[in-house]
Amino acid sequence: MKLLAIDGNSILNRAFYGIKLLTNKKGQFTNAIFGFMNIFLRNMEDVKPDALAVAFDLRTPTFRHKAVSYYKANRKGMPPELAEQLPKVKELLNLMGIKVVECEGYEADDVLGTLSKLCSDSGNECYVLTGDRDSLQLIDDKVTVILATNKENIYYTPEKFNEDYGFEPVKLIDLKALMGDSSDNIPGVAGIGEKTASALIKEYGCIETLYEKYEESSLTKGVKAKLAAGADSAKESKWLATIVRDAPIEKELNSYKIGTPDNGAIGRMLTELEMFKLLDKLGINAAESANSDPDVKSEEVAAISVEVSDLTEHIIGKIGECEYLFCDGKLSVRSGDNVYIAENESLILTFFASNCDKATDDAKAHYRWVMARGGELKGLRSDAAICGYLLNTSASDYAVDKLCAEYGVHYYSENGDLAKLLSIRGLIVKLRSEIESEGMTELLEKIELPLTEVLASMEDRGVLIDRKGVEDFGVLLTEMIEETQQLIYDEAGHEFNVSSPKQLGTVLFEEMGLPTKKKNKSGFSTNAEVLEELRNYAPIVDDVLKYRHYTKLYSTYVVGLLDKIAPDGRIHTWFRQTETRTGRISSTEPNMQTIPVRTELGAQMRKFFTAGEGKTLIDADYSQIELRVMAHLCGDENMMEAFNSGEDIHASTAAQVFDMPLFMVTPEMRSAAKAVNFGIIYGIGAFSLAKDIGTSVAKAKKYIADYLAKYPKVNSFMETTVDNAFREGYVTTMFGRRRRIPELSSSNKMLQAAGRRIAMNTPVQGTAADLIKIAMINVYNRLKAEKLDAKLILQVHDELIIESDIACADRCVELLREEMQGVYDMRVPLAVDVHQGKSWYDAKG
DNA sequence: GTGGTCACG
DNA sequence: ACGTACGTGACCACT
Repeated sequence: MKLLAIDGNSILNRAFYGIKLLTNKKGQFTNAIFGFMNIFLRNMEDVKPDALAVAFDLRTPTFRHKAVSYYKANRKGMPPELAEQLPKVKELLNLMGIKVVECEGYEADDVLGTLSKLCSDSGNECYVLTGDRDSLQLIDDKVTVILATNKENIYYTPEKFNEDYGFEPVKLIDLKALMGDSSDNIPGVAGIGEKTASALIKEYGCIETLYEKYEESSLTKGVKAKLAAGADSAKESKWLATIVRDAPIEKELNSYKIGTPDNGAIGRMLTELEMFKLLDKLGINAAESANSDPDVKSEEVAAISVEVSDLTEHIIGKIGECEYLFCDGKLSVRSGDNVYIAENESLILTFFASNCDKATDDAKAHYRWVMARGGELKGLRSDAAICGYLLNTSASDYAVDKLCAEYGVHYYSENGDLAKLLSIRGLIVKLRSEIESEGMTELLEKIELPLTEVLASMEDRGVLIDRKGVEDFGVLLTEMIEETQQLIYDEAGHEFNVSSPKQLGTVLFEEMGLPTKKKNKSGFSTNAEVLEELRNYAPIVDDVLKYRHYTKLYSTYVVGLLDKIAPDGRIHTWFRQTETRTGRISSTEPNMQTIPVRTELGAQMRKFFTAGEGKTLIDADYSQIELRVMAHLCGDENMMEAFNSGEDIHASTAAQVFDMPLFMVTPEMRSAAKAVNFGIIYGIGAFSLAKDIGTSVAKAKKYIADYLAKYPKVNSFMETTVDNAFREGYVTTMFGRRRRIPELSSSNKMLQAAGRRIAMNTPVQGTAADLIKIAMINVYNRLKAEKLDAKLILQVHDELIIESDIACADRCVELLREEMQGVYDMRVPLAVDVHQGKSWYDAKG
């Protein structure tokens, strides 16, 4: 028989500290459970045991085996985020038919010690899984310890142990008796560290022999004196370091065989914890187990019997409302309890163009499909993914089966291929009612759903690229890169991969001896901020910065963009509407929201984004929209006045903070004030502000204090927002968009501070996102209504770009300005800069 | 797959 | 004592 014995506490701890905090939407912490299960399942596969025991510490004040109050006394108690996960892991293991072993007065490693001895004595194989090196003392011919480190599992057999330590496993106890272990409060012998202890054990084997012979030995006087002074402590320490091997637990190995799992209950539990990957791994269907909840009545979970028939024009004419799915040219429609299918393109176009009310799960793709064929999609009333997003902006995706499981909606997996279609109605009813009760119906109907069509149209139109221009720019960059690379090799004295931060670090910090500034997980940082500080030390630094700049432009923008040019000569980015926590949209393949502009060389890229023949690009961007949103939201008179009088806001801030008339503000003061303004939007911190403007933390603190004194309502707005966020667990934008902030309930101060900044930033960034979305919809509708030969093609957070026929460009400029400025009646004006030109570079003004 | 780096608002 | 501003996506090296 093969037994796998697991140190539950040790593995759970590793999992907790190794994975960033995760929560489900109720705010329950889940990272340790998730990590534990992953480690557990991986080792189950590797070891394939016949029997299994997971041991946990159980210590009570009334019965103490060892001197518990002092043993491990200095270990900090479990943080609450971990403590709340402990019972859930035990429950989960029980449901899986796995024995959880706890023994009053004993720790998990004592249980492992007992179990492993049991195996060893009876000639059975034992694998001990733990993250704690202490347990290596248990190794023998029958007992292998699997040490789970952050990177890998190390299998410790007696041979492997001997290789690493140079003595037998059981002597690890003697090693500890000498060197001690501060984390376990084992004192050891004062003054004896790991090296000396290890040498002594290799020489003498155990402390008993050592203490018999050391006085006569050739050890130094100093060591002898230390040993003499620490003799009692060494004996005491040996006792403390010895893992118990006869704890009073179940001794019949057969009783540790794995029982029958309760898949329904496991499914429900993992669904509640939102661990869908784990469900997959265990081969449990999330939706099915939600259905198997005994509380749900049987008629509700019955399969629907549906007639599937071909869709016809006649049927389309009679549909009032329906749910549909459309994928790979196949359409399926559910109306009432009838299901229709169609693969004929013109019929599908007829369906999309019909006026019936439609609900689906990925409408943008469908808009794209009809637009590519010159058709129309009308009557869209709901999109499950978008509903899911509004209810929780932090999920990783919004697939129908997952949403069903999450919101307790029956997923008709009994109905095979039709499951998704049949389930979507109930899902949408549920999601919409949640949205209604959270006050987001208008956000859904007036903003998000109409926006889907706008984004589809923007993707569909795309932006024209001057391919030749990009290619030539690439050739130029290649030459510059080669030249710079050669300079770097010359200065380093040899060739290496400049793109490897590791190799670069070796060259700069070890070979050339430049001072290090900042550390990261893998060594010393070589990022731009660090290199900037090292510029004066050696010319290589400047060349590396240039190299980075050129290669970034080349690989991400030249190669990356050329790769994405469609046969029509245009780039059709994907705008993602359910991606960001704040309500912004994002852009991928390629990301059109990060096209270079800040350096002159980089900005050249924008010359290759052009208007077609007889057309022009019109670019309009909001100036300081987030600060204006802040002024509106908090209603601070001073801040509103600055905007209402049309002042340069950063200069005006400087005048306030430095307490002087506007005309005396220097460029340096304006620039510092600008940094403070950004800081305010991001959720200010003195340290980062100081770093940003290159001043002392004390001065930064004073800037912030002066700022908040001059704009008192900014201060009170921030405080109220954070207070509310603590109370409610979420923040909202002006248009009711929500973002949950589980970080606020963390006991980790860093995380909680991050939560506060999120709470301060999200209403501002999110409201700005809401505003530009509304403007986009209005612009789109007006371009259509006024039949202008012009289309929105890009959005970059506070900037919209239209490709317009030259003939109507002036009207478009006016229209854009009107719709963006007038998007919503605010307490301060929204300023918009508009320019036009043949390329994006020219249209930026 | 993760981490480092850097492009943008 | 520790790490440090909000929100993204792409590419490279390395495991």
